[in-house]
Amino acid sequence: MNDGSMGVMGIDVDKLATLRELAERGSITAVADATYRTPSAVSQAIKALERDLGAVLVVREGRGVRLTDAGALLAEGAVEVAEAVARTRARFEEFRGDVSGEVAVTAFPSGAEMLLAPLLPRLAAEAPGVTLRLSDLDLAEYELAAATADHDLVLGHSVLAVPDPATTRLHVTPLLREPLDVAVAADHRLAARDAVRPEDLVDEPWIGVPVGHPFDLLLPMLAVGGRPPRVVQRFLDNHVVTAFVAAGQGVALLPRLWRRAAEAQGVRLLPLEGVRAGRHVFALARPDRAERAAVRRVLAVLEDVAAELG
Amino acid sequence: MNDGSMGVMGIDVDKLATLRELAERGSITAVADATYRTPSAVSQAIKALERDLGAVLVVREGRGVRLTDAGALLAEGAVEVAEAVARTRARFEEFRGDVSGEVAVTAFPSGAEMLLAPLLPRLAAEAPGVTLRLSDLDLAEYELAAATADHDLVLGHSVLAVPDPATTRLHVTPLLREPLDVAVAADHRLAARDAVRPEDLVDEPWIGVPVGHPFDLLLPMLAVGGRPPRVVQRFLDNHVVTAFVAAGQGVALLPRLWRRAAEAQGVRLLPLEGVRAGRHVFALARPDRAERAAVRRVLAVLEDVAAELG
DNA sequence: TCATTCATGAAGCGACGCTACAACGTTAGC
DNA sequence: GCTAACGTTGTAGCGTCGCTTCATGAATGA
Repeated sequence: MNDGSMGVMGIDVDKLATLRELAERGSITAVADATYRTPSAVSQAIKALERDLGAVLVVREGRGVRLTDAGALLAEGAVEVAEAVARTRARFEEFRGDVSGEVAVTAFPSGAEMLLAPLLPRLAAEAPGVTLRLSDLDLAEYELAAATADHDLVLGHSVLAVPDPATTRLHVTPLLREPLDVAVAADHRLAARDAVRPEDLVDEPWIGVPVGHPFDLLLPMLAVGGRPPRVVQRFLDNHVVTAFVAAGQGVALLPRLWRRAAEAQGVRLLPLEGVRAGRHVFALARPDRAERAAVRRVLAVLEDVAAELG
Repeated sequence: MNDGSMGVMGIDVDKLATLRELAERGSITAVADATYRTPSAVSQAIKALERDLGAVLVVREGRGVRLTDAGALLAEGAVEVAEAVARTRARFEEFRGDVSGEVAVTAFPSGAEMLLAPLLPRLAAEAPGVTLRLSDLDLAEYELAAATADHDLVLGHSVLAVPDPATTRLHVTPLLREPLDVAVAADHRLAARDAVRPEDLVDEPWIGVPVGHPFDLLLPMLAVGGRPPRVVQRFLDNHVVTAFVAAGQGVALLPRLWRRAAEAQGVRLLPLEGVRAGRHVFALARPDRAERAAVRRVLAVLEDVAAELG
C-alpha cells in the first residue's frame, strides 16, 4: 500500500521546487541545466505535478513555455517551502556548530576588490567550514535579480535606491552608501581644489561607463544650462577609467573609496558639491538561500567589512 | 546521475515529516499506525535521515525511543515546512474555487450539541465540497493537545483561560466565553430566585463532573468558610446531570447556553453571583492543519455559529 | 527551405521505500 | 528469576518512481 509520489505532505515538494525553478529560469532546458537533469526529466516532473493536482500549470508558448496563473501561484508557495527547509537546516547546523558549505558570491569588479578581497581571510578565521566560490560579473541593474538564480549572493550597486524587497521578492542587505567624487589628473587645472561644482566642469571631456550601467544614469544630472556632459570614452573597469583620467583624456566619476587606488595612479578625487551623487552597494539573495547558515555567516562578515570601510 | 533521496531541497522533506510525527506521537509504532506503514518502514526512514545529516536524532530509551535535542530541533522545523506546504495548497484551492476534502472535528458532548449540530447544514451550503468527520470525545484538559494529532480541529473548554499558542505550539481559535449557572430543580427552595450566591448553597448536595474534568476545578471556588461543596454524584454527560438535578438529587453547575435543554427537563438555571464562573470554548489545531483551506472554512463557520449563540 | 532550439513522448533501468519475516532488548507479571 | 508481551531494528525481496536515452514534433531565424 504505497501512496505513490505525494508523500506525507499532500504535494510533492520536489516537483514543486522544480516548478519554482521553471518560474525563475523561464525554460525547461534552463531548469534541466541548472539541476543536472535532462529536459525530459523536468518535463515529466511538471506533467506529474499537473496530474497530481488536476490543473494546468504550464502552457506552451512559441518555442518555450509559460506558467499559468495557477502555476505562478504554486511557484510562489514553493519559495516559502524552500525558505522553511533552508531555515530548518540552518538552525540545525548552527546547533551542531558545523556551519559549512560552499557559498557562491559574485560582485561588480570594484566591489569585488573592496569587499570580497578582505572577506576571504576574515571568513577563514570566523567560519573555517565555509568555502567561497567568488566571481566578478559586471551586471546591469536589471540583470541583478536574474543572477541570484546562479549565485547565493549577488553584490550590486545603484545610484538610485536600494532595491525594494517587496517588489523583487529577494532578500536585500544594504552594505554601503558611498559618495561619488570627480576624478581629475594630478596636473589638471582643478586638481588643487578642495571640491568642485557642476559649473566647474562644463566643457570637460568625460570618461564614462557603458550605456545602461548604474553610473551612467548619473551623468545627465551634472548638466548645466541644458548642456549634458560630453562623454568621450566609455569603460567598464575602474582601473582603465583611472588610467585615462591620469593620461589627461578627461574627468570621471569614481566612488570615494577608490581614492587610494586612484592616487596610486596619479589621479585626485574631488568631492562634488551641488549634486547628491552617491551609490548604494547591497547584496541580493533568493529568500531561501539567505536562510542558509553558511550564507548568513558570509553576509555578516560582509557587513563588518563594509562598516569598516565606511 | 541520480542525487539519491535528498531531492532538490537538501533535506528529505518526507523523512523530516516522519520525524515530526515521531516527536508528536512518541513511538515508532504510533507513527507507523498513523501513517499506514509498518514500524520497520518508519525506523528505516529515521535511520536514513540520520545518515543523510550525519547526526543522531533518536536514541533508544527503555522499550521505546526518545528524540535527541537535534532531533527535536529538526522536528520543530518540520512543522514550519508542513505549514508552508499546507498554506500553498490552500491558496491553490482557493484560487481554483475548489475547496474540498475531509475535515475531522471532535468536541466535548455539549459542544458537539451546541456547535457541531448547526455546523453541518451551514457548511453544506457554504462549502459543499467539504465533508465532515465528526466525533465527540470528552477529553481532560491535558489530552486536548494530543488529540490534535488525529483530528483537524479539537473543540475544548476550560474554566481557566484559553490555551496559549506559544506554549502549546498549536493554532488556537477562541469561540465562546460562556457563564456557568447553578442548576436547580423547578421545585427547589431557590428555584424562584433571580440569582444565587455561594452562601446560599452551603450544605447543598452537588452533582459534579468526573475528577480532572474542566468544571471540577471550579467547585472548590464555591467553598464558604472552608467548607467545599459536597459532591454526591459525578457524571460526564450534561443530560444525565440535568436529569439528576431534576430528580432533586442535588444542584449542579451548567453552562448558560444549556438553559433551553435544562428547562425542557424541568430544571432552572440561576446566575451565580460573587464568583466569576465561566468557561472558555475554543478550537485547537496543529498549525499546518489550520492552514488547510477546508479547515479554515470550517473554522470560519464555527466562529459564526458561536457568535450567534453568544 | 533547412538547420536550430525547445519541449515532449516511449522504453528501459537503477534506486528508493515499502512489506514481510525474524531477531533482539526491555519491561512487567507470576 | 523465568517467561510472555511489547517495541525497535535488521535482512531480503519487490513494486514503483524518476531518471536517461533516443526519437518526434513544433516554432523560430538564417
